[in-house]
Amino acid sequence: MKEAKPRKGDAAVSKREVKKASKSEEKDVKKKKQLSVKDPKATKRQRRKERKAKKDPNQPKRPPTAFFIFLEEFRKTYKEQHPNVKGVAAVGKAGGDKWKELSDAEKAPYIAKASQRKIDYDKSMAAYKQKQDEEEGSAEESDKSNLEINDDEESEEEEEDDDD
DNA sequence: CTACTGATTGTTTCT
DNA sequence: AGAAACAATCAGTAG
Repeated sequence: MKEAKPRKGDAAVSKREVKKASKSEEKDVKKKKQLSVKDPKATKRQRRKERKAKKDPNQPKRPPTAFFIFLEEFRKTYKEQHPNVKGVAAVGKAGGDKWKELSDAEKAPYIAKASQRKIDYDKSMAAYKQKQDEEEGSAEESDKSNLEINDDEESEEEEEDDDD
């Protein structure tokens, strides 16, 4: 699908514009505690493409949650037991099911790691934000146009695009 | 070739 | 306060 490759001539990358049709999907959410947005089969979560269009390569991605950390390990084990499995969904389901079985004590180490990961993320975010402030401040200092702030920091790889 | 899709739950962030 | 978005993964799929 990808309507346009955000590689060289990407302007806004409006590939699939997140469909916000989920607003009225969960009408009876109150009943299901965690089943709030789990039904968007029609919309799914096809909105991640925007992040590629993100012009900030330094923006730290979200730290993996306890579940994800557990999944990382679980995936490895799962693949060993099911080397034939090729879909991510299988592991996802299996992992989710197993996760529910874990007790708080067992999840504790994962949560602890997640917390640590979040701290790191916090630092990265702080640095990232700080950098933005610097750019903003510097740009503002100039009495020229305030727009043109982004120019990148270290080296914005100019993806020349492979012309095969 | 390149980006999206599926499936899981938890954190994040906006409103 | 709650809902939508997004985090990794891997092979398949579509354009």
